[in-house]
Amino acid sequence: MSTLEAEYRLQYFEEEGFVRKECPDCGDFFWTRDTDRENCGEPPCAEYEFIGNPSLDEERSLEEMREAFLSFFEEHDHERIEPYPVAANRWRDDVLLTQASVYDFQPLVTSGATPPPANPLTISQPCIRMQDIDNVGKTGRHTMAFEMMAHHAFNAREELDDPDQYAYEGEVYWKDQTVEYCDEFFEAMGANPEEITYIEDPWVGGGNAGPAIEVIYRGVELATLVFMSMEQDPDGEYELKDGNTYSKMDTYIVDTGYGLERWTWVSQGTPTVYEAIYPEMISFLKGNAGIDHTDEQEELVTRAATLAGHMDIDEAEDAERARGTIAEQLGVDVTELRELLEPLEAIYAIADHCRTLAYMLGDEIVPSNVGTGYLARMVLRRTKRLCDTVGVDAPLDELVDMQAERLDYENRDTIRDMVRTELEKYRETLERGGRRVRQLAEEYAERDEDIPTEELIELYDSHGIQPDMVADIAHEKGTDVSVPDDFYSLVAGRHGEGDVVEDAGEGTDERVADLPETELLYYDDQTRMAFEAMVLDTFERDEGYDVVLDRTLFYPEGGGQPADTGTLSTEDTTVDVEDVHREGDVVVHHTDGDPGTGEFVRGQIDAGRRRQLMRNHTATHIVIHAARQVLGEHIRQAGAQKGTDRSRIDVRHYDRIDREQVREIERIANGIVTDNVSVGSEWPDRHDAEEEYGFDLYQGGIPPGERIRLIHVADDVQACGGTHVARTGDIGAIKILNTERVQDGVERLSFAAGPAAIEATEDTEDALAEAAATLDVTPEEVPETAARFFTEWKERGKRIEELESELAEARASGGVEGEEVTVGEASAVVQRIDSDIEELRATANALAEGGQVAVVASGADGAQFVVAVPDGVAIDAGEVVGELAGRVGGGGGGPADFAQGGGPQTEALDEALDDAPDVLRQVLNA
RNA sequence: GGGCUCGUAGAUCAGUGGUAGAUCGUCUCCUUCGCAAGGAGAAGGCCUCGGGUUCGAAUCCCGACGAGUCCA
Repeated sequence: MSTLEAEYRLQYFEEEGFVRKECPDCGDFFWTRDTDRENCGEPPCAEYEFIGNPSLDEERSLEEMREAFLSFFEEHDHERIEPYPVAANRWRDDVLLTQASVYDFQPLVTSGATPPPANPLTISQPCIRMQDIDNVGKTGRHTMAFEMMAHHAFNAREELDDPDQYAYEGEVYWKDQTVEYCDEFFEAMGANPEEITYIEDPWVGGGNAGPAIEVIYRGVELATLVFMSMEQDPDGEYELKDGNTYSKMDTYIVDTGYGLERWTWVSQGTPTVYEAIYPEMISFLKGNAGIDHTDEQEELVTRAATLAGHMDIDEAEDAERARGTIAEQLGVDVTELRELLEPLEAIYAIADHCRTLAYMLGDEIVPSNVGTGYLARMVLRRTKRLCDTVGVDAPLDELVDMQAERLDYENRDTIRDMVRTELEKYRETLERGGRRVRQLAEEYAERDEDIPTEELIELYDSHGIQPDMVADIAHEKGTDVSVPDDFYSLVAGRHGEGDVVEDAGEGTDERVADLPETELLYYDDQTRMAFEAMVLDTFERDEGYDVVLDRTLFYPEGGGQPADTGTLSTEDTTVDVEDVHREGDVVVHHTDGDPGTGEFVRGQIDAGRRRQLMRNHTATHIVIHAARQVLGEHIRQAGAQKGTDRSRIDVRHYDRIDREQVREIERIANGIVTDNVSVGSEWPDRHDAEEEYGFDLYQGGIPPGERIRLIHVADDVQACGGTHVARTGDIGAIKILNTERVQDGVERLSFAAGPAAIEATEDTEDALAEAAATLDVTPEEVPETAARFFTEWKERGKRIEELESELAEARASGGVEGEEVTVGEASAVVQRIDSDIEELRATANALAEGGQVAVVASGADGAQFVVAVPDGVAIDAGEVVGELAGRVGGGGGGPADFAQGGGPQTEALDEALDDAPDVLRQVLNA
């Protein structure tokens, strides 16, 4: 088993006179030019030395530092690449946010399936690390939003049997050159090379691994150089720190990371990183919150921050713990220090969170309750709370806009709109929550109890109410609540263990994988519906057969477009093609019979179905394009399913789509149809396409490969592998059938295209015509008439009620038709009225008000009884009903003064009523 | 993608199987020069929808639709 030690013995280190040392404190090995150096230089083994001591040749702003880095690497033969979105789930489904520059190139470039946009390249990639959210502002050094500056090189081994299997070939540069670049950049920035240490720190992550080097300067890690070159392999020869074994890969990648914020900070030597990177915003926020320190306080803050800078503070708790020590060293009271610092910490966090939001919303993440949208919502609400606590009253949309402006986003109006919409939602949640908590608090206060933890968890988990808000309201109402320390883990406990669902994975048939790539004919001429091919192989399956041809016109399921169906015919037999899918580069046709390996077949596609799918597919592009114009530039596809009679697309949007907007989308979409423009396709180089059209190309996921297929419909361009009509007029018509909110922030548009659109309209018209016929009015008059009928129907209901009570009173006061009996002191009426339950109740009530016990019954709808007992008569109505209802095969009950019941045996009703007086007497005596 | 909560009068919400309620708002009347306030009264409900269980469902069960919230 090898270790990685040899991997670090670089020729560059030797030539430059570096020595390898072991840090006596942490045991790490590191390389340095300074032979006298003892420790590795990284906290906790060493302290920050740059605070109050700008450590590069000039102080640089964030923008200047970024430019310095990128242009340095440009001068050293790297191509500068535009940053990718922070929403990494645009191109990969295993993560939500971009957390490092290498995320941009995973998994397609790192695996070698797709060439990098340039090689080597340099980039400054905006990243968001939510896991640091609690530390922001408090530690003086953490930010949630940051830019990772990097240079990358993608290499493939030269001695491979088949070098073409990877999208890049040969070695660009590797470890020596990487360290040399790093060294040179430090020097170019004016750092003293003697003070740099290179710590050996092997990297492991996400199934890959490799040697890596942390680069430390004056106590702070300014760069990490990762040499990704291994993959997890049970038989691998390297055992790494995660306990797994790894072996070398065919590709090996230089993955570096230089923290823009840290470099800026070190160049300025400010007490905290925030003051170096957001100076304007921080002074604005201070002013807005009315924080106005005396010179004395100002100095105290600076000295405290400087002391904190010298400590190993990696978590918010460390900062809290360090506070006591710092207060002691400054000779001030710890409470006083806290009161001075906490508002500042909030302000630092607000500045950082606003930048995070600018990145997120600027990259068109729509706040919602799922995915990245939820993360955006969380950050926004947290920022709002911070503003409220510290007394910042500037509108949040303006604060976010300040950062968006600085970051040069073009969609600033949409960003502000999203912030405002989201704040309004939050306000409503708080209002709703406040009411709920107040009520709850009053209940507990009345009972003189504290609000239990269980309620607290329920309030947070189901209603989004923070425990401290509950505590505040509880105090107002005179009760108490204690928030347990492990509150959030209790909440997590409620959600159970996150079951990781293992993908069953059909386990690709190796025999299929070994077959040659299928030639795809469906792109050449999309109107062709028949072809000839040779059967390369057939496989018998549980149901039917899988057939592989040398070439095919059948479209395999993909990109939301269902597979074609049709037939394969030889001279002897014809089999039905039921399903078609891709396995790698091979297209597999699932059939109901075996055409015979080696046979020539004639393939025929179900042309009607295919044409309808093509109409729907092109229509999908048009509808998204139209929705974008109506709802805004942030609209993008969150999923799509094309069908033959109807299709649907899910789009990200922060509001419901109203009727007016639907009509407008439909109008624009059909405008494109009637313009009858041609639908173009091309296969450009992917990086050229990305440069020209941006990531908005990838509405339906990112395809692999050096070239991608673009579909142009009017002004709309999308990367798409589906089949399309030749001209938009071929679609015929587009009809939006309905919209629904499938999740918060995701709207689903269902629509029909071509003949199906006409049919859908016809169906609606039929329904309307039918309703019109029933009402005997013209279709135009239906709404008005329906409204009138509804009102009249309600009025009649009320009139009937009135009449029923009048009738009941008349019955009670006037000639009693039923049998009148005496039960003890009281008189009772037993009466059969065949009418509905409402009337029975009214009659019984009226009789009881007249001082009589009422037993009324109906046989109109099964056998039903109502028994009413006036005040002061000791008969339990519920018991009477129970007894009587039993005699008709049912049951009943109710309060002592008014009960009802019944049963199915109508024929036994009269007999039961005959027994009623006896039953009353029995119950009275009981 | 998963968990939880909710849907009753214009608004906010009670109502845990037995006659649909409260508060605010609205309207009418009284009081007032007028307004605010006060007093008396009234109107206002397909209890989201569709199934099921039951003699009986706002209430229990299933489904749909709508909303909220927490997590990955």
